[in-house]
Amino acid sequence: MAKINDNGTLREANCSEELMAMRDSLDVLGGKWKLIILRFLTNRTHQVINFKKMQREIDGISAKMLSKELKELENNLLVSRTTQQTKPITVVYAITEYGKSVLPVTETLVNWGLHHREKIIEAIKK
Amino acid sequence: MAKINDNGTLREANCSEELMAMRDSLDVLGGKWKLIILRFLTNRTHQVINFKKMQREIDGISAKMLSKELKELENNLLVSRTTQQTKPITVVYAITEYGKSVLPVTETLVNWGLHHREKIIEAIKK
DNA sequence: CATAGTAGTTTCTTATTGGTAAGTGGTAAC
DNA sequence: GTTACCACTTACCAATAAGAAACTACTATG
Repeated sequence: MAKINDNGTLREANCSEELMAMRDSLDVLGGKWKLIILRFLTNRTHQVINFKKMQREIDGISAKMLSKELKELENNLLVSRTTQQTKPITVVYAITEYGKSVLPVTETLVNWGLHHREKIIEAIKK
Repeated sequence: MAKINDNGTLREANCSEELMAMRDSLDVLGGKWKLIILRFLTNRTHQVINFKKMQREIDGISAKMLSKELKELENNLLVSRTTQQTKPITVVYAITEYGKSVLPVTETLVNWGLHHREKIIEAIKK
């Protein structure tokens, strides 16, 4: 009882494409910190965020990881990096317009996480 | 220019909760295969899916990984496992009702992946 | 001239992930 | 009685991810 697409092909024929698209997403956004960093920067678009500030406010991240993840996000045009010639040199990180396109992903993950926590608490009560 | 919540607290005060919720999600759904498996099973709710079928149709997954990931998904009540006393024993895997709550997550990831691929192709053309 | 702050990098080490390949135990066909 | 299929499991190994701590280089303050 396979569903049929508009063009007459079986829906299954497209499933691998869906899975491939998801793998593409996970290649770029996967790992322990990338989505956390993107969400953090999305929440702070109205603030000036530099390296130390992120390291202090994202719980548990090390300088090495932050540096590495920011580089990769920058390479994928999701985050911008701007060096400012201030007295002690500062570097401002911000989410790009393209980076904002990831918002629906972090949004669903935040919602699911909250939902899941409730489910767990409920399960413990019983 | 921090935004103010209904209760008068700064929006930032809630950000770490958001990040924690996301971490909860990533703990349960993170890794190379879990979301792929959930998406696969969501796409095949109308079919009977057993172990070998999944291994054949999810490109690149090994028996070890599939076994391990299915166990973890089962422990989190996202996937059901039903042994059938057929001639050669078969085991049917299916997504649970709770597992279906992950659909918005995989949906946004599929969409973003397709979007991203277009962006990459566009970038290469130029 | 010691301390502290910015922005990382480097080194070393451990933990986790993931892959290959072989093995187990059962049924059934040829 | 050998091959094949199902559903895994186990052992072994390599690669990657991740963390801790120290270090570089520069500026500024006391």
